[in-house]
Amino acid sequence: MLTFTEENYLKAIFQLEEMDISKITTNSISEKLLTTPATVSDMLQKLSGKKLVNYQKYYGVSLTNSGKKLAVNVVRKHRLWELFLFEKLGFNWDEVHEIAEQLEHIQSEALVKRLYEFMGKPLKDPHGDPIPDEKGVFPILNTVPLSLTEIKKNALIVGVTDHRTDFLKYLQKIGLNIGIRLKIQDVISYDQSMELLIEGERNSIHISHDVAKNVLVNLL
Amino acid sequence: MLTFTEENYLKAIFQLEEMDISKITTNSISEKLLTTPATVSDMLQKLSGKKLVNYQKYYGVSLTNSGKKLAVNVVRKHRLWELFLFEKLGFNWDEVHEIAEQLEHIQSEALVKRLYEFMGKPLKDPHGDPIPDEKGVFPILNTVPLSLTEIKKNALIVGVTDHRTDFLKYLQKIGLNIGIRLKIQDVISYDQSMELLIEGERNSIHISHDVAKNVLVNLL
DNA sequence: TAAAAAGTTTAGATTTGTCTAAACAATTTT
DNA sequence: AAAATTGTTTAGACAAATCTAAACTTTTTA
Repeated sequence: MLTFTEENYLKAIFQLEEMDISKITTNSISEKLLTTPATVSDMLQKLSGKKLVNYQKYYGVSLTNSGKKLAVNVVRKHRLWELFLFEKLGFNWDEVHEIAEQLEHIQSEALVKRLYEFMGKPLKDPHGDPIPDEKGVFPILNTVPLSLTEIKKNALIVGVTDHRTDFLKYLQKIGLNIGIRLKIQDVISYDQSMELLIEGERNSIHISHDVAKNVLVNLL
Repeated sequence: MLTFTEENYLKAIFQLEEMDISKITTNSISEKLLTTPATVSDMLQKLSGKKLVNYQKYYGVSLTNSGKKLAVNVVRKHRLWELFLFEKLGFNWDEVHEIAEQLEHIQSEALVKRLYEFMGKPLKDPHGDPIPDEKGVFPILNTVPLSLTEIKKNALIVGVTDHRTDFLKYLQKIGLNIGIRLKIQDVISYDQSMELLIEGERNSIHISHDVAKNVLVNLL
């Protein structure tokens, strides 16, 4: 049985691994978890002792198979709870993350199983992130960053890759919610910013490349 | 902000106070929380320092107003979650307690508010225990222990005062679930055991006084 | 390639919650 | 009311998670 903190470290390492970073460093983990590098060093040695991570002093860290299994389970619970909060309790897009950070640590196989069924074995959470199944397999959602779409194409917003409240609030403000259909009207070659026309709207909106990179769409 | 452990101490003291025990002792708390008297002594001094309990060395403990408010909130969350697990996720009567022990510590005013509304502002949990409202006020449910009912009367089972799995499993086995109507056919004066006829059944069942004391009914 | 900078680990503390063993206080028994 | 028992507290220790400061390693720069 792991402590909350250990689970959080495994999750953080998993998420850093997911971002295709060549080397996961002590510093990057400490930044993510808002702690000091010294604390991370200690913890990595502890997790290494439990065979949950492969760790070589000064040379970064990676999850072992059993570490990954545990990390995926935490991610699964997090996303399931986020969806529950959003869909059943009516929370906003940007409010669910913080509460799910607590709920993800509740220990009960039976609870996760029943919650998964209660939510109808869902494929993705309110941010469009895939929810793994009982076996830890992630569904494949054919998503593309909005920044990689071409002019004149139509797209459906299905998710984001930045989950921070500020960003989500901004998207909401300019009308880029999940489920919205839009047409790419123009891509400014100078700064790769984009002109978008939201379906049913008169006026197009303008977003920076940074924003476009963090919005996921399905091409229509 | 309290730790899980501090919340558990406040809840335990609240529950002991509810049982009309004249003096709440270090030992009684240590038994309830499966810890040692020494640990309880330490914690009582800490809680006393935070003005959550009134504590006199060697002379027992009681909750202050602010301690009581916090304890009631934990109880409220526990019972709300139990009801959610039972009613929405389909857990059994006897499975919900353990999971709710974890869920009761999730910190989010907004979550409790929405859960309360999602469950339809309920008055009682799956064991028939009253759920306090937002202000901490407990609804009055006119319940009586089955042991105090008289021969020939009809009663509706609405709750229990012993929440242990063994007891709940036994009740289930003999058919005494919440919602069941029954008639008291006889009370054996020798040991105060009871003969009950469950509505719709042919044969009466026999229960001990100890069991009858822990079953709550409404008289019909 | 040597010096400087950046990154990481170790050492030594601190807090929280727990324990056992010893000391102490209150209650019960004889 | 003195002795025995029961109940409670204190003292000292430990594990977990954290910190700061110092030491050490690796990488970058000049």
